[in-house]
Amino acid sequence: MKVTIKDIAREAGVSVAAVSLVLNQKDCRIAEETKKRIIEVARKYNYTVNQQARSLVTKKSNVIGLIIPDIENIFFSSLSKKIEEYCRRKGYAIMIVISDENPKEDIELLHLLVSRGVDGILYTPSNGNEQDYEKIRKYLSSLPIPYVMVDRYLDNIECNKVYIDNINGSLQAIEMLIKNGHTKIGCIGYAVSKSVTYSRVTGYKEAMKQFGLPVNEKYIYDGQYKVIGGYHAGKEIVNSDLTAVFICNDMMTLGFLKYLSECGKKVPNDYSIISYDNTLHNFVVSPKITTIDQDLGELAKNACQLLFKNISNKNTNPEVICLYPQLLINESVKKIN
Amino acid sequence: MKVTIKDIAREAGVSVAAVSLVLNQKDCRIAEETKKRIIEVARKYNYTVNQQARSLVTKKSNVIGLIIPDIENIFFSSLSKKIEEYCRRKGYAIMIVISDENPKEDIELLHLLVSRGVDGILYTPSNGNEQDYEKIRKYLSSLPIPYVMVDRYLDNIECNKVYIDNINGSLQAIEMLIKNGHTKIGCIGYAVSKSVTYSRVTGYKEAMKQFGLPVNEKYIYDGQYKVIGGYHAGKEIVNSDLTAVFICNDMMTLGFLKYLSECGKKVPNDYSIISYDNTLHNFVVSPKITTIDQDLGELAKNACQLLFKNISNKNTNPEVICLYPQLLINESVKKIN
DNA sequence: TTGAAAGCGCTAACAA
DNA sequence: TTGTTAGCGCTTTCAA
Repeated sequence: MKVTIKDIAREAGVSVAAVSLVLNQKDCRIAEETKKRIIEVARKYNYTVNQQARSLVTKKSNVIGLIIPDIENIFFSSLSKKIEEYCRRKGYAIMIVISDENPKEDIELLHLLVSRGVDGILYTPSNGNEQDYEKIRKYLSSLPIPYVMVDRYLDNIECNKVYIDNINGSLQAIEMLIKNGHTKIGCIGYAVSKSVTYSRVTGYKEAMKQFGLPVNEKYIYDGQYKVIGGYHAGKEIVNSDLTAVFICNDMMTLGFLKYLSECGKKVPNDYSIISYDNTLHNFVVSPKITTIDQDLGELAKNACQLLFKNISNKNTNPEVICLYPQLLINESVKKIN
Repeated sequence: MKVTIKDIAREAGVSVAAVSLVLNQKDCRIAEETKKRIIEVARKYNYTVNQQARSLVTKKSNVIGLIIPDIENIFFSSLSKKIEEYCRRKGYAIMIVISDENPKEDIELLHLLVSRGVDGILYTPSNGNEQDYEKIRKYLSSLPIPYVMVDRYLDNIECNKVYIDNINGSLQAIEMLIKNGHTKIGCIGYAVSKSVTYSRVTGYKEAMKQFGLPVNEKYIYDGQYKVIGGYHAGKEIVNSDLTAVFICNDMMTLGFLKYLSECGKKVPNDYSIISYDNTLHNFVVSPKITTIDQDLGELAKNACQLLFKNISNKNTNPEVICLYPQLLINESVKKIN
């Protein structure tokens, strides 16, 4: 049986109020001696506060909810870790739920978290269609607690958003390749990405245009964000006249590298590449891949701070925070001509 | 402002008791009409039960705590996903905390979860030394709620444990290699593993002995469970007379394969290998690696079931459930002689 | 069929 | 300096 404040009070011969004050460090008005006695008894019985009871009166649970589409994806597991870390340091626990990229689940999960009494929600929407999104928007509009969209976000809804600019990342990558003399630059991306307007592929196209290079659809390969997709794209690329490839995530880069190594081609000698996500150091020994790095710590921190701000001050206006990724120069781009 | 049962009651012109009964489907005694009215009002105001208040009276939060050492590790993120899935289906939410392999944190996290009112805890202990473990044991012995150790466990403590037998996995791997004519079998492992007695390296040694083969320490390489470690081990192995290598996790296998490919060696032609964890399909296209597969779904399910059992019946005796991994035969082992 | 009321463990305002 | 008490939102028992 868990021991309560009442038990402590009885044992120490004081009132529950005194115990509460002491154990919450609001002991300014309690005699040093009483205080000691209370603390001693509490320790003796291994007392732990019942947060639920506390929340009931303080209207704060100090728990924040986290909705993640795919925890097996290293991007999200790293992000979750940073979020958990940051929150815990600030006295918040996190409740994680996983939507499995199923937008139908999103609403249920939001509901679940609200009913669990979380103080706020960090929400990465699942990929879905406009119909799904419309339902989610509707639900969100009457959410009784603050929330922040993290990394991904829905359009046409005014709310707190924190994300990293993909367009900008692509731009930096293409710029780097062009600076190194490349003009025949391909792209391995993800065709069916829903938020296509903001996708990395879009950034590739825009960048090409911006630098006055033609955008040739046949040089845009759909790698489905998977290893095998990069591998297959490799097959086509070795038969093209491309000198450089911008690969929109690390998994596809792995596949691409695999294919190249099988036909004896080398990076950067035969192909210059730039990848995206900077998780490859976990998997690839060499060559070190030039890549777009996203600072997940910053993403997590900004999202949490924004949420905390909204929790402590209910009437703040929605904010949109856009972070910029960074080009990490390594050895996978060769200067030509 | 969140709407409460009281608001609903007032609006519907009934008592809070009636509302509670109806919304909890215990409406056997409530007139059909009243019931309808209540439900309608509840829906209109988007009512969500306050779990905390409910928990206070029912003594059940329907939340279970999960202590994970490293969520960025694909093993644990997959496991967490399975656990979350299973729990949610059973009406439990999960609160995840991350110990970051710091055993000093373990106790604090246990404490945190208890104070948050979780009904039980799934706990994977951090790697540490005996001194750390002793403190944890002491703390656990007075934990007021049930818990289950998952995947890893502490010795010398009688408690619920669910894990997958590493020794057995190693045995299966070595047996397979021997069956295919190999006798010069090396091992890339993790030397400083704390629970060394139960480690995969130990299994390797035992298996070798069991099959009457010599255990030569110089054929046991410390790869630190990292890609780079496997890569370095590769350097030494190509100068040895080994024909087969048992590699104790997938990261090291990646490194080993990388090194081999750099010096033009092939699997399984030059070396037969068996890996451990079966996550490589995410990263390697070919050859398909023969590997020891661990059924994380089963691990999760068994752990959850055991915990639930202990939650609903406080006086069950501690149980130890040992699952067996499975050899997944692919293309990385060649028959010789 | 319904309502009143107690009480879960805690905090905080007020009283002593 | 300390204690009494109301009440957070809910469930549940008992009475009507």
